[in-house]
Amino acid sequence: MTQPHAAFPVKNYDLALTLASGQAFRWRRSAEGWAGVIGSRWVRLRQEPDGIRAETSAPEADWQWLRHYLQLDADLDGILASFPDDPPMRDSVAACRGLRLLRQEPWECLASFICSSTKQIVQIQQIVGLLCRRFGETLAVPLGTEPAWAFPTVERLAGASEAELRACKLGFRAPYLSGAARKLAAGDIDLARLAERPLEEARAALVTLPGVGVKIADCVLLFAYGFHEAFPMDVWIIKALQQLYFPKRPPKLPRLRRFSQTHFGPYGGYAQQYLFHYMRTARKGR
DNA sequence: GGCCAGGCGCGTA
DNA sequence: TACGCGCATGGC
Repeated sequence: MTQPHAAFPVKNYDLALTLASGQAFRWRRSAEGWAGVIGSRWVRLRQEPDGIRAETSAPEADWQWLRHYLQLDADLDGILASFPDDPPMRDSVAACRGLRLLRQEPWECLASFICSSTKQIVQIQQIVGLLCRRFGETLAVPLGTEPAWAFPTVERLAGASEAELRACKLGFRAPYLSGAARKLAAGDIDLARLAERPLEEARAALVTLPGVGVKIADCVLLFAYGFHEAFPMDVWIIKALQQLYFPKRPPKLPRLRRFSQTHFGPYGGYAQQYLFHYMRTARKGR
């Protein structure tokens, strides 16, 4: 039956951990659950003992879009079993039970991470929120809930001036986001077709965009396209690898890259998210 | 007040 | 290929 709510039985899925782990930036916690936007839909999610309950602003006949976003059919046990069996990885998995990777829309993910460089996660959330409020389409929400906006389209941001973007606190990232949106609007890259290409080709295409280096490209490859071997190397993961795997003589970046590519296996990106979150929370930057 | 934040682009060696 | 630096802005 078509309803504006549904229940999804799922085990070992920590919604709060997943939505607040710095892979997506539009989820807000409230007493009623987690409110956010997926595509052009307002959604509220709530953790329940046997799974996840979802609420939308209008009846839904087919919930596949949400199952896909949350990756409810992912084989987490199999993924965890593929991780290397070493103390840092075991500690990370133990500290982040139920952490999952989402499958985001590529443009929103790309634009969000262009905004992310040398920003803390709370500030990225603020910037993305301002962009949506200023340039996004207003969405229908249930009575009594906060207003919500879709993520701005490529065309809308391509048409925005640098000053308008700076007003959303982008700082020096404003010309990057503007330039990337304009190249995409001009058809330089077809984001919808990158998933069909090998990882290296997709990455090479992404880094031709202004403000997109290997790290941001890898975030998009991992969080939006599901290239699970992509391993974003940010300041936290560098710190994690140096302290957890090479405490006596921390290697520099080139060697850490080679290590990360060979050590963590086919789901290295998944392992990276566990190490990232473990480093940021359980260890509190030690 | 100084340090740092899910980096990138560019100049230099 | 591998550094070092400047770049806005705000949390702690």
